[in-house]
Amino acid sequence: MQAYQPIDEHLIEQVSQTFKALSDPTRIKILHLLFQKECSVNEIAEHLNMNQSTISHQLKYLKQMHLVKKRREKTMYYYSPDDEHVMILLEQTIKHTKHTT
Amino acid sequence: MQAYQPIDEHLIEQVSQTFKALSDPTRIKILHLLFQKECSVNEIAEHLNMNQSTISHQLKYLKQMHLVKKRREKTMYYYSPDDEHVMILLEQTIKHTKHTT
DNA sequence: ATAATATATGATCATATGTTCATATTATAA
DNA sequence: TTATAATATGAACATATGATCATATATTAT
Repeated sequence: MQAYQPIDEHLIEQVSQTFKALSDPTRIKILHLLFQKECSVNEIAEHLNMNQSTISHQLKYLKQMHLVKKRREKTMYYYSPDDEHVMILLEQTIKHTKHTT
Repeated sequence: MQAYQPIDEHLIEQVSQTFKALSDPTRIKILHLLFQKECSVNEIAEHLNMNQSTISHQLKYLKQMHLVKKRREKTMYYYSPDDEHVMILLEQTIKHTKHTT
């Protein structure tokens, strides 16, 4: 008889949410871009060649997850990463995947 | 004018698939359990108090992603982790989340 | 051979997710 | 104050996802 670590449902839920945030190609592209350079919404949309609306929706999602933050400058909002651990997780995985396949 | 790293669609797709595998509570529980101990399908189902069918489906998913492997013993299949990097990613994030919130 | 046990699989269904369109909001510039 | 620019938002839609049910498959024991 072995004692397993009991499952903390709330913890598992949080962990899954973190990974879910990183499970979409658009969000990965956004985060990876912001990792390189703070960007406005339009800059992101142009760089990724995607709808401004799509980017806004995903930024809202990332903001609610506290993965990005924004600052205003004139009429623009500049977004940047706001969770170091998650960014490390992402960049680490990109690097590892690149050197594996 | 800054030169950004060009986006490798295929790479991003692979990375997102890895995170997607880790974005579901049931799969996290399965992997976390297998991290502690090699288990048969029924052992997993009983431990997690879930349907055998549900577990089988998720194990198939994880197997196709090369995140778990199985070995036969009599009528049973024993599953265990098969991707060290992904397991490190998971355990690291569980640990970090635990100590953060 | 047959029954029992363990696992796999296909279909179905409800819900979640991501994108787009149209439009609202907000701040600056003229 | 009005026009413009940048961003946010809500509704709608198509697709993806995860669980369940019923049943198939495969191996062992009798």
